[in-house]
Amino acid sequence: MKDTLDKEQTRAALLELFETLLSRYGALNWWPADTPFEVCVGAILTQNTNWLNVEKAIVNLKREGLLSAEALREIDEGRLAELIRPSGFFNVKSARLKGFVGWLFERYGSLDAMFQGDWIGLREELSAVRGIGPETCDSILLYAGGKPSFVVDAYTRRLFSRLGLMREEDDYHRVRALFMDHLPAEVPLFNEYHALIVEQCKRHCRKKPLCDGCPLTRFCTFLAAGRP
DNA sequence: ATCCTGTGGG
DNA sequence: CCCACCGGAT
Repeated sequence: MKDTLDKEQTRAALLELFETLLSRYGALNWWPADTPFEVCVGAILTQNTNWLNVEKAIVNLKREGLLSAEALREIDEGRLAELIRPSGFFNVKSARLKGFVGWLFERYGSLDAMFQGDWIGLREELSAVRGIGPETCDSILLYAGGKPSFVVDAYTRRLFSRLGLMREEDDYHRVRALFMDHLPAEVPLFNEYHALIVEQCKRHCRKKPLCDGCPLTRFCTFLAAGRP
């Protein structure tokens, strides 16, 4: 039995996994935010951080009327850090938010302007901004800008390595390419797929797996490999 | 490989 | 108490 899939088999596998997750969890309609700018802020605040903690920080920012690029540009970095304290890493994240809005104004003037035109080029630019790594960048492109850029995170690696479709140590570009090269570049598909991966990993595919009731057991090599 | 950091769950 | 959390920079 061959242990590698060809392109068509990989495409079919990825789509079958998507359909299975979708039928289990339903459409999740990400990102949970009121505006594209709020998505950008959330994407930075959620770096290596539980989303519940991010929500607290977002509530603080909303209460202070700070969920706009203009307001964030004006606020003192130290005060911003205090407001986003619940999201953890507040000093670095405050600097990153200030850096992002500063760059945004200099380079484009507004989010709308930023999302006009070629998003491939924008991806390069965004990635070069301090504190915007590959995942944050793709989250902004997909969930704030509606661009078909697949988002990869630690959950994606954990799930798909356990499914035998990649190695956990594969770098970001390689993992992203698995999806970008085998799936149609459709925003609703990319949007739901990443959200469903997150949901699946919160519910079942944890570090310490909760395989009870997992919708993917029939695809999973993790149990079969006998390595919990 | 280590630092950045609060919060909730087991 | 300990760990994990929708990472990124050095």
